[in-house]
Amino acid sequence: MARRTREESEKTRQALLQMALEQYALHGIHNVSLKSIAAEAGVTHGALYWHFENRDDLILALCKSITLPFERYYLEQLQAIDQDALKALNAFLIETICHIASHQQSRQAFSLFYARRKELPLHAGIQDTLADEWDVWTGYINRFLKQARKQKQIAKKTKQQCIAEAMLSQVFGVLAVAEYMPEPVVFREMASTTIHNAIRGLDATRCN
Amino acid sequence: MARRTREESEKTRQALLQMALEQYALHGIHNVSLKSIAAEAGVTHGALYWHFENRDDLILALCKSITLPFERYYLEQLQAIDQDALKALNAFLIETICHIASHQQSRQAFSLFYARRKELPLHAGIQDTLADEWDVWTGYINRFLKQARKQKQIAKKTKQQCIAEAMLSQVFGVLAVAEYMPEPVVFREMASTTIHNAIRGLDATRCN
Amino acid sequence: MARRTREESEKTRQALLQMALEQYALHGIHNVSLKSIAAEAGVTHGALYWHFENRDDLILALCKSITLPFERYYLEQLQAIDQDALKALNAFLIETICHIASHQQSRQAFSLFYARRKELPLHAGIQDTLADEWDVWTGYINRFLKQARKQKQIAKKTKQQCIAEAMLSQVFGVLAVAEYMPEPVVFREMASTTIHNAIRGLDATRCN
Amino acid sequence: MARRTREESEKTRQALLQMALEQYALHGIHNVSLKSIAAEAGVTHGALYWHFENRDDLILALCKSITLPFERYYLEQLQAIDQDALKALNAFLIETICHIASHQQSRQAFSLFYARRKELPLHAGIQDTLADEWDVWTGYINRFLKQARKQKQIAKKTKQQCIAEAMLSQVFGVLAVAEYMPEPVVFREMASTTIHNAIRGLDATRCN
DNA sequence: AATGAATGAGCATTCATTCAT
DNA sequence: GATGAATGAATGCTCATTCAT
Repeated sequence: MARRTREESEKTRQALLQMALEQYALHGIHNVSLKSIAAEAGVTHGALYWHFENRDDLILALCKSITLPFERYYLEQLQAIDQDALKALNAFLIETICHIASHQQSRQAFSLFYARRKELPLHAGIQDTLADEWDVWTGYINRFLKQARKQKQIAKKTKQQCIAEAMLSQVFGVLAVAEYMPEPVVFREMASTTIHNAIRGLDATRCN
Repeated sequence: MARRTREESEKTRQALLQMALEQYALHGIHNVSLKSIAAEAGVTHGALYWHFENRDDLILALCKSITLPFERYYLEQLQAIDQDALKALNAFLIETICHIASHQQSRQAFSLFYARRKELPLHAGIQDTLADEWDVWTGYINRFLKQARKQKQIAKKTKQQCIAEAMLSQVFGVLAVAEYMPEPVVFREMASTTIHNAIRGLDATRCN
Repeated sequence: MARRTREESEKTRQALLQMALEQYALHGIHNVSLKSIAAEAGVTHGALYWHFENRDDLILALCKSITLPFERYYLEQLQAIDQDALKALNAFLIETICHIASHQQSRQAFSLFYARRKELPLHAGIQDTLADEWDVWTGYINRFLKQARKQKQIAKKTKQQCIAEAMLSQVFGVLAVAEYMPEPVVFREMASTTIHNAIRGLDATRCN
Repeated sequence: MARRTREESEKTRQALLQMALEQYALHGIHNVSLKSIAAEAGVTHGALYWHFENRDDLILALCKSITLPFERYYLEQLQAIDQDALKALNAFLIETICHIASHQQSRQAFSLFYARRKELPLHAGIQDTLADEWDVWTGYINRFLKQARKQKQIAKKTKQQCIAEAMLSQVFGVLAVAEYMPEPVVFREMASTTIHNAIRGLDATRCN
């Protein structure tokens, strides 16, 4: 049809990304056709191929266009780190989890890129992008742990990287469980319990 | 040509299940055709339909034929429970995790039924079977927690079911992370660290 | 299993034929598998191949084992033919129609071999058998018409064979319509009306 | 390669419908694959799925795209109805039959939708469409019968609807028989004989 | 920028048939 | 006489991708 303006074109692109995220997160990549994504976005099947080279390219674009709010809460807790590093870490993780759980787009992103991670194409760009994010996030946690060690909240011999990965895997574990129980009130409690407990576990390394 | 005796038939069935598990765990259900499963098992495509009604039925059979070794290590730690419930729980979880991580079939089962859980068909039988197992396993953990409460290792007000689910989700979280790092030596350490830490966290509830 | 007696074997054969007729008449040949026929007959799929060479052979056997009751009512009306040939023809046709419509097996035979005739395999034996029966039945009608001509009930110039075929096609037309209206009471009336009317039409050829 | 313009696309669609009708009428729905229909129409298998959702949808489209010429001859005889209703009815039916029998497309339509009616899918849309046509056609016949009653050609007590259905079933009966004898010359005579006879039968009700 | 048409490879499933036991 | 296992060809259907307009 008529040649659209640059803004309209960008709107179409965004709509496609939005619908892809929604549908993929809900039904899984293999149960959603590009045709249906385009249809939901109000354009035809072929239009999708103007914006993206192919399906992998769409997913890669999706993957790059979305950020889970780790950075935001990391920055928020940076100033608190000097008083009590473990407390700050605790707050950082819980706030991040609760944000993800209560915002639709983050939830969908988690669903697609983490709960359904194995469904993703083996496309190098996608896998690398995800791996990079993982590194950034464990980096944040490591920053807290380092300070905690300085503050003698945790034992010296603690293997930081290992702990950091374990903490992060717990974050995703809690979110995964959350997908099966929709009531968000109860959820915050559960997240708190889990993370608190893990932090308490760290804190207790002192004594041992 | 037709397999003649009952044993040969059973062998075919087992081979089909085995290959299905292997391929599905590795590439995902949607990237493996029944034809290729049958071919790997050394029979034609149609033979599969003698043994299973359809793909869902194959997956259901798979799901029922496989057990992660929770029960085994639960029974093993039952006698230790009276001395130190938390220590027994610790051993129970770590042993189970390490067993799963180091035995191919269990690893594959975990991969398919937990890491790839969202890819599974929405078939009621399959989902119910998995839900039942989850209940049994949290049941085991609850048994340890109850005893720990009696032994005053953990606070009275502790929400047991909630903790049990959190523990279990950590088990799967650790295994999920393990899938991305194949060296089993490092792995045992990481599993220990994570679970130890969680248990220590529980233990520390006393003081609060 | 154990070698059965000749009677038992014959029973199996009859059961297979019976079930094939039932299922085929109800759902059509292409919507019923040999496996399901065997299952309904209480034997396995393979047993069918002991009694019949293949599917066409089963259908041929079916076709030969079944007779619509034309001959019976033909013989019944033979003595009445000399008094009033058209009246006898009338009775012959109506009785036959009503018999078929009210006896399950005949109904099924009609359904399969006439209403679904085009679904039958192009197997020569089957088509010939059906063609032979058609000839016999028009032969019966012709016998009545010949006598009617002698009795001057119908015009001399009447093309007998042509009329005979038309009468027979009406018989099947009425039965076909009957398949869409299950109440047998109303049906007899409709059959009477149609056939009566046709006979009256013949009778009226005198006047023209 | 893709057909470009709207007209070319419409041509493809028509070709598909045409081939489907031809093949289905000749060999039956269950003996013709969508692949072969597409091949005969000069496109690939998948193109068919652009134009029709699935096989049932194709058959529905076929069913709706085709009209047996009842209406045409009904309108043609409407003016003659006031002189002699039964004569007009006679002409209406014979002309319609002969038209169907001598035009390939109508013959095929009859073959598929009436002689092979039981093979059709149980799809509601298809069955309803056919039922509606049946009602329209008996409606036409009823119109003639009503006038015939007024003109005292047939007895008052005559059950019109019942007669109308019987007449129509005779039309289809004659056409069915015609399928087994391809020479069209002989056929017109047979059709005339049958319908004439039926009309004469009606006419004779006066006397009774 | 986007549409509409078509391709072609792949998949789950069905089923008549075969045959060793 | 009958069973149980397996074959293999065919079928309807889905879908990512291509491309002329």
